[in-house]
Formats: sequence, structure tokens, C-alpha cells
Amino acid sequence: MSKIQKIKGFSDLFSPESDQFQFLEQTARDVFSRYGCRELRTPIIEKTNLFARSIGEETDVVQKEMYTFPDRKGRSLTLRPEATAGVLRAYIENKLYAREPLQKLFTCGPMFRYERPQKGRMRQFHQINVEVLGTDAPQADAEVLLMLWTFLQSTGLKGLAIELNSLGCAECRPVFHDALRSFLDSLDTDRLCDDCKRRKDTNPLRVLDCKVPACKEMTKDAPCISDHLCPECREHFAAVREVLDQAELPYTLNPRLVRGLDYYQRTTFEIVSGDIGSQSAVAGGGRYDGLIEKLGGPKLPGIGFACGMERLALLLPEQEEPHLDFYLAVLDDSALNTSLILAQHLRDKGFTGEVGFETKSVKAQLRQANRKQAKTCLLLGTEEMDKGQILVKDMATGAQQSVSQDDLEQALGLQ
RNA sequence: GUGGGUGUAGCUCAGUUGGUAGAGCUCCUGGUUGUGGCCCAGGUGGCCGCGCGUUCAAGUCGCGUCACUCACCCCA
Repeated sequence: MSKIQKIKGFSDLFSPESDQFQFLEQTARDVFSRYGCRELRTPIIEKTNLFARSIGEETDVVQKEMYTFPDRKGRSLTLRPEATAGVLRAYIENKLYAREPLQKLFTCGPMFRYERPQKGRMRQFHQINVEVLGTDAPQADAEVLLMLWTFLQSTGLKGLAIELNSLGCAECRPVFHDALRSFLDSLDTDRLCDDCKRRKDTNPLRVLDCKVPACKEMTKDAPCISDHLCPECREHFAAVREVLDQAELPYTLNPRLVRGLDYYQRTTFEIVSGDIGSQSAVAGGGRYDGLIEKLGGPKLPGIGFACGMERLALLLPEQEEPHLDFYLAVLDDSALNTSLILAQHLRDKGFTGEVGFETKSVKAQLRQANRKQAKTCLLLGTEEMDKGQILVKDMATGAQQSVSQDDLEQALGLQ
């Protein structure tokens, strides 16, 4: 029979790595809850048009990266490629805004995009996500960034940088777009790279982001979004930066920072690392005023971010294997059941430990205890049972003592 | 979607001009009748990714295919 293997771009997550994921989620939960964020869990499948409408029909994500399929009655469903759309849908559908428009929501879980896998990019990947809905106060933008940065600091990660930009709003962005377009048209387009020739029409902002030196050189005098912001957006962005400066958040302005999803407006940001390969963004987000309305909700603003857990995990040190308080070596079959019950009592008292299910040689079981980094090895056989005693061996010193079961708890506690 | 690299033991990798498959680590057993790590001895473990071709003979050469991986693109 041929072996069945996992599908491309999906992965089985085993212990050291799954521990990292757990650590990241737990840290996020702890930090975000201090800001009043509540956890929300939404389905990983939604109706396709939710994503088409929010992310944008023309984006690469919607055009060629979604896992879209008909259900048994022919309705088009999609594995979520990002979290914001689902969270907003839930916010609107459950009328959370009716009781309290301002909602701080945290969610995490798997996302799906059909892309060619590479370092830091899987088809099933995991994100930690925060949305702050119902306010356009610049202080909310600042708080979201502080929340994200505090979370990242709490994970102990180093070498991360914050890039910040404002993309303008529905008023000023089109003006900038026109200015950019006419600038690009004025260039000797033959000298642009093939991608930029295409991007010039499909996604002009991306041209500013091109890594090809020739393109960089040609666009160095391109119009800058910051010079085209309308007074309101300019004021909003300045207010955001004022709080960030007061909080001494270490960010750099990047007027060429672009977002891949259409819904972003005004404040946008990205956290980048130089240590994880070419997929260097570990988190990204921004404001999306107008999106809630676009999804059939009230006219309320929002801002949020997503963190790539795989990318963060690449930067995390390996977690240490958890140590055992005891490993119980069973010397005779007749001691097996007693051993298991004894271990169960110890676990009830809060000790961590394992029992050797198979009565292999003492040598083999001690080797096992050593491998599992147990603090102690308990040895139980017929001899010990007759005396109502159990042998406790300290694995670090090799010292060994015979204690009654009543004293065992204390003996372990002293280790 | 495009390009590069790599597929040999559980892991990391050798393998000569084509000639019957190797090491280190891991694991198991023993050296020590019921005592771990270090050391020593032995052992388990392979459709050499898969298929086709060339050849007396293919891990090795050719073609195809699949998988993994890095990069472009895109993005968290």
C-alpha cells in the first residue's frame, strides 16, 4: 500500500515547536487581556463573498490564493485567508456594537493561502489577531501598537523593528494615486523590471516597494503619500505619532510601506525582522475605517493587526524539555498496578512523573529516567512491596534511600 | 505561476572511472544476577524518492516524475 502523506504547505507540529506555539498564544492572551481584549473564536470557513468584499476582488489573495470550494449544495465557501473579515462579520452579525460600540477582540488560529511554500510561508499558517472596533481616536491606534509591541517584548524576541506609515483615506488616497500614476507614466517604463511594468497598472504602490536597484533608482523621487494626506489624515497621523513618541515606542517612518489588502486606510504598520529569511514581516496591520460598513454593518471605524506565529517561532529559542519530578521504574510485573496507583496519588499532589509500563531491566529503566531528565527515579519491586517501602534515587547525586509510602511525598518535595 | 538546490538507515551525511550498501549519532542487548549518564563490545535498522531507458552490470549515466527546500512573486 502506498503511504499517504500530508498535503503540500501543511505541517505536523511536534513538541518543541508546538510548545513554542503554546507559549506565544499564552503570552498574547496574558498581555492582551491587560488591555481589556476579549477572546473571540470564529469559524475557519466563511462564505466566499465575505473575503471578496473585504480583502478586495483585485488582490492576489482573492484572485489566486484562496482555498475556495462548493459545499454539498453548491454554495461557495472559503477557508479563511486572514482573520479580520470573520471577526467583523461576527461583530456585525451579533450586533456587538449595539450594547457597546467599542470592542477589543483577540483571536488566533489557522489561516489558509494557496501559495508556493518557503521559509516562513506555509499554506496553513497561524496568526494571532487583534481588532479594536468602534473608535477612530488616534490614541486607539497608539494603544494597538503598544499592545503589539508589549506582546513581542514579553516573548523575549530581539531585533524587531516597527515601520509606520499613513495611507490616507478615501478622500486623499485617490489624489495621491493619480499623482503616482502620472509620475510612473513619465518614466522610461522599458527600464523598469517586468514585475514593475505589470504593477504600474495593477498595484502602483507596490512599485515603490520593488527591490530591484534600477527600479529603486528610478522611483527615488516618486511622490510621497505623506505629502498628499488631507488635513484630517495629516492631523490624525500626527496625533498618533505624538502618543507613540510620549510612550517612547521605537518606530521608523516608512512612507513606502504598503499593505496587501485593499481595506487598509490611514495608520498602517509592520514589524520586521532581519533574521528569518525573505519573509521578514512578523506582524502587520492598520486602520480600516469604512470596512464595517462595507460588510453591511454600521458606519464605525476599526484598527487591528495580525502576527505570523510560524515567523515568530523561527526567532524563538528552543524551549527546554519539561523535567519530571519522578520516573517510576517497575521491577516486577506484580508491582505494575501498585506503581500506577502510586503514581496517580503523586500526580494528584501536583508531582509530574511517568511509570515504566514494561518491566524492563533496572538498567534500561534508569536509562529511561535519565533520558527523560527525571529528578528522581522511584524503584518498586516485590522486595520493596513486602517491606512497604520504595527506593528513591536522586538522579543528580546518585544517592538512594528507602522510604515508606507515607514519607514519599516529603522525600520528593525535598529533591 | 517562475527559477535554483537537494532526495542513500529514525537523524546528520560519505559513497572513487558504473562492479553485490557505509560512517557518526540515536535505539536495543551485554560488560555490572536489581542501578542511569562516561567508556567498551555486539545487535536492530535500507525498494539508494518513484518510473522508464542505456549496460553483462546503475546509488552512480540519460530522460521523466514526485517530494522537500530556498528565492522571485505575494504576504503575517
